[in-house]
Amino acid sequence: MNFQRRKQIILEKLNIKGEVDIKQMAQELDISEITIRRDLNQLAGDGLLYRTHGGAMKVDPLQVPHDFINKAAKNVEAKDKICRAAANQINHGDIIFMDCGSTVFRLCQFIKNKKIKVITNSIPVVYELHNSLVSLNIIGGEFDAERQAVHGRIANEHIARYKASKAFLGADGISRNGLFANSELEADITQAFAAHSEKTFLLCDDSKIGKEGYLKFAEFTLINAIITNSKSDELAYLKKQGVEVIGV
Amino acid sequence: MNFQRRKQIILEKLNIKGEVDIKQMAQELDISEITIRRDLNQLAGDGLLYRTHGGAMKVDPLQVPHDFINKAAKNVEAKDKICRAAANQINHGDIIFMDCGSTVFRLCQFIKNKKIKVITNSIPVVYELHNSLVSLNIIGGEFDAERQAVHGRIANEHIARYKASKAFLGADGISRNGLFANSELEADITQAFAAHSEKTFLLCDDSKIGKEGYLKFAEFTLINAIITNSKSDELAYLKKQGVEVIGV
DNA sequence: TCGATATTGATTATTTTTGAACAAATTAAA
DNA sequence: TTTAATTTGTTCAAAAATAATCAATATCGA
Repeated sequence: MNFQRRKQIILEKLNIKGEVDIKQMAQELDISEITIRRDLNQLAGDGLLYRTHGGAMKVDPLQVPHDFINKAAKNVEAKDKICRAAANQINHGDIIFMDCGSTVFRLCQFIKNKKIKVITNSIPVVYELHNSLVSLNIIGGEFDAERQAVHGRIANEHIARYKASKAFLGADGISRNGLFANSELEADITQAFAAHSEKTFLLCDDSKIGKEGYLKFAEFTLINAIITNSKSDELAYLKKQGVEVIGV
Repeated sequence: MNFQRRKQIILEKLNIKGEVDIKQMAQELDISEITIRRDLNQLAGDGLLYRTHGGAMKVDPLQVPHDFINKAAKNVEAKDKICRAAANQINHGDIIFMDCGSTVFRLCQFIKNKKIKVITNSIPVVYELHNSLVSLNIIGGEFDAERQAVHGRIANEHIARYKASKAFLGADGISRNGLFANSELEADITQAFAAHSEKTFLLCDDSKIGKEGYLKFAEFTLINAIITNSKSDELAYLKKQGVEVIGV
């Protein structure tokens, strides 16, 4: 049993189980513990794994930034229901826009096995989908650390080069008076996404329906459908005005 | 039993079993161990197998060629020295291009505290710098999972919108005959970077100097400076031709 | 046939790999 | 916090594999 073979076995096991134990590994391969330890140290030096006391852990080069996960973690059950419904709207071969909202981010887990093309300005979405079946197109431009996403004029022009079949977007609020955003950057890119997709879905939980925020940037007719867990009366109005409402 | 015949047998066995053992092989073919060893070394030199202690393993064409982590981890000490020297070339307020090479990636750790703007097509670079003092500009376009980076026409056009003060790039090889790349995608984007920066630095360890790879994509005059740990004679020639050589 | 070249094998020195022993460092438990 | 157990790094030694050198054999072209 040479080093290369052991290296293969170790990395394979790491990939499957996420971690390995020196004692256990030594027994399995019928080889001394110190040899395994040396192997792990070498692999760790090569950046192929993280060394721990008594073993090693898998290294994932592209981990989702923690601050983003935390934000996305609010209202999880509602958001997951919404995203599952959104995923149902996506078909094989679709080209979809995804923006940098926390709800939209959670959509990733439901579309990893779909053969579609995703065009996005959200780096966490890129991380989440970067080794999935999804083909990715990244929107270029200035990176906004706060939103973990790309915004600005260049980004808008990038979007304008494409035509997507569907767009899945977030917003800070929606009411009969229009769509609301927290910043001009988000407003601009949302408009660009909507303008260049055939059908625009707004993903928002009940806290956003009827809410009117800092900046009104468009009429509610900008979007074609709302996917939400809300039962608000405002929805009935929007529905009457021609907006498709998909409840979850 | 001549070499050709043994080569056939060895490669066939590798294909079936995945690995061969010198002792075992010598016995089977009734031939001395050193001959088998010589055979394996020659085949390894041709890239037909991986040499191990006491034998050889099959090369997996799907693995390795661009596996980012694997590459980034090779020759770490040399690369870190090169990157430290590269970081010394960067001043407050600079606007720099960084490509998706494994050496360039290691530059990140040395520039996190600099107030500069980085324009890059490499997602690992984005991840590494996303909460640092560095202001990021992400190059848009189709994401290539193998290289963890964005390439293609759209990316090139994106680059053309900017003018950087310095570009830090990698290459698969450089010699008096020109610059060499592993793929057209990499070649194109390297040229775009170089064309739109005032000064272009090539970061490469000694394994790349004098090497001529798969695709020649430009004359060596495309770059202005080389940062390397190599002492090769080829460097003296490049220096005489006007390329700045920064040794580490 | 002869000589030049390439291939193979034997021998020896060097390097690499592996394991054992023990002190130092780290983690877990009291 | 102190103590006990575990893990780790270091040093050394044995075994295995390798490279280097040289001699023997085979192959090829003239």
